[in-house]
Parts: sequence; structure tokens; C-alpha cells
Amino acid sequence: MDNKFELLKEICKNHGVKLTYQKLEIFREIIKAKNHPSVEDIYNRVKVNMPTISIDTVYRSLNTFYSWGLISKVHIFCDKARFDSNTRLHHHMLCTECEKLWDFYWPEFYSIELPAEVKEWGNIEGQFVEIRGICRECLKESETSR
Amino acid sequence: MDNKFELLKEICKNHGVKLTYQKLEIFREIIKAKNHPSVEDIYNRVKVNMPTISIDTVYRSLNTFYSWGLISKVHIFCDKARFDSNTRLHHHMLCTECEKLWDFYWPEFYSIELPAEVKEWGNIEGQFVEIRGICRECLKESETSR
DNA sequence: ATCTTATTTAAGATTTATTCTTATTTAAGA
DNA sequence: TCTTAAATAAGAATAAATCTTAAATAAGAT
Repeated sequence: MDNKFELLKEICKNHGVKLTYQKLEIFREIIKAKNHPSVEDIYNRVKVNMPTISIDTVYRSLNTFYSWGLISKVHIFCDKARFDSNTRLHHHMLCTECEKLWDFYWPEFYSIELPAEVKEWGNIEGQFVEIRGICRECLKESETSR
Repeated sequence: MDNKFELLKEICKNHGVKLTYQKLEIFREIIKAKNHPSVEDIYNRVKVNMPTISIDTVYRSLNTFYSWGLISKVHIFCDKARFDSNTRLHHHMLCTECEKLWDFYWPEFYSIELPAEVKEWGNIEGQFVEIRGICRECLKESETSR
């Protein structure tokens, strides 16, 4: 129906990988998610309709999608990986208080010249910005609790 | 003798923390290191002269130094934390092949204006650039092995 | 210089994210 | 429907980091 699922079917076929019901459900949840879910988050969401699913399958499927460039993967707090169905080139804002993560776009960033030592360093495959701080939500909270 | 050690002694005192021999040796290794060592790296280096040291002490001491802003901490590949005695504001270049990490400086980066959504997001505490790619060393190697 | 005490340490147990192993199940082509 | 290679579930294994506890020790007090 939805062309995202047709695309998944096509990509699986091209990679000689079986499109199982579990992969489909995991894919459904990751494209629905808006908040950079962890493997465990996705596992819990899929489990609602598929109580027998194993967390290992979620790990395997998400990493497969990632290796195909269908989703992206971030390691913000080292503790656990978090995935994102946004594959447009983007940067991250990260609240050190609530540990929430936001995507943002900044085309102008790519127009300033990199330092010479970077250009001579090797083959650059990506350049990303990470903003750290306290989000407004958390600032508001610490204000009211004062 | 060296004023770095005098500084450590002073900072420990100010924080009401005992300056033990293990802390001193761990500090000695981290300021000597040039390659963003992991906890295990430091542990192995300290162990040479101090075979009874426990890895837990290395974890505790490095995290203490980090909490005081004496060293910095990066989680590049999620697998393990890596420390750095360079506390000047800097960015990272990261080779996805050999997983080595370089620091670089880019003052001009701070002069371009951030997108509105970022400025309105909350209190910004830091903004960092991460460059990913293949370093020249690795490029050379893949050339010769072809 | 010795005593006292709260901290720190070593060692091993524990926790947590992730991956591996293996027998069973299943998608997809024949 | 049959066949078979790949995928799955379940639980074991691995590895980074933290916790627990008894013993050791730094640093101030005597």
C-alpha cells in the first residue's frame, strides 16, 4: 500500500534478504517514531502486537536497515545506540538534562571553508555539528522548582 | 615539581579529595598520552609500575578528573569511552577505518550564525564539529594492497 | 611522630547493552 | 506443494562500566 513498504520489499529483494513479518513491524515502528528510539524502545513497541518477538531480532533488523542507509544511528551517551528514520543530512541538538535529541538543518554550515589540516587529513565522508545544552523544557522545569 | 602536579594537588584539596599515589600515576599517564586512550589503555600503562592497581580505580579517577574539567571524554564508537587531556575547545576528526581520533581547532566556525531554531532551543553549552572519513594513512594502505 | 577517621582502594560480583549459538521456523523460488 | 537457505526465538556469552565490602591509607588532629 504505502510506498515506503514497497520500497522496503524491493530493497530486501535486491539484497537477497527475506522480508519477514518481524522486519516489517520493526520498520513500521521506526518510521513512525519521532524521538530517536533505542533498540529497547522499538522492541517494546513491536511487542505489543507481536509478543513473541526477540530483542535480538530487533537488533539484527535495525542494524540491517542501517547498513542499507535506510535509517541512521547515533551513539550519544555511549550507553545505548539510538536510531532515526531521518536520513536527510542533519545535525543534532542534545539536552544533557533530559537526554532528548533533536535534528536540525544548517545548509550554511557547509559553505565555510574547513581548516587546512582537515582538508589534508584524508577523505572526508561527513561533517556534523553537535549542540549540547539544556532545552527550554528543562530550563522551565528548574525555574518552577526553585 | 612540575606545576601540573601541583595543580592536581591543589584541586584535590579544594574538593576535599585525597591525592593518592594511584590518582597521581593515572594523572601522569593521561597527560602524557597523545592518542585519546581508553580506560583500559590507561590501566595497562599504569599497571607497568603499579601491578596491583584495579581497573575500577582507573574508572573512578578518570571520571573524577573529568567531572572537575581536568580532562575531556569522548564516546566515539559507543563501545568504550576515551579520554583526552586536551581541554582547549576543539573538534574531532575520526577515521572510520583505523578508529584513530585527531583534535583540530576551527575558530571561524564559531563566527557563523546558528539557525534560529537552535538559538531558540534552550541554553547552549557547547557546539562541536565531528569530521568522519578515512585518514591518509589508511588511504595509502588500501592503495598499496590493491 | 603517632593517632584517628572518613575516603579510597582492590577484588570480585553485578548490571546492562549487545552479540553469539543452536535448534526450529519460515520466505520465496523451484 | 516441496525444498532449502536464511531468519528467528531463547537463552548463553561477552564486554564495558558500576557496585559492594572489607582492608588500606591520606590528611588533619593530637
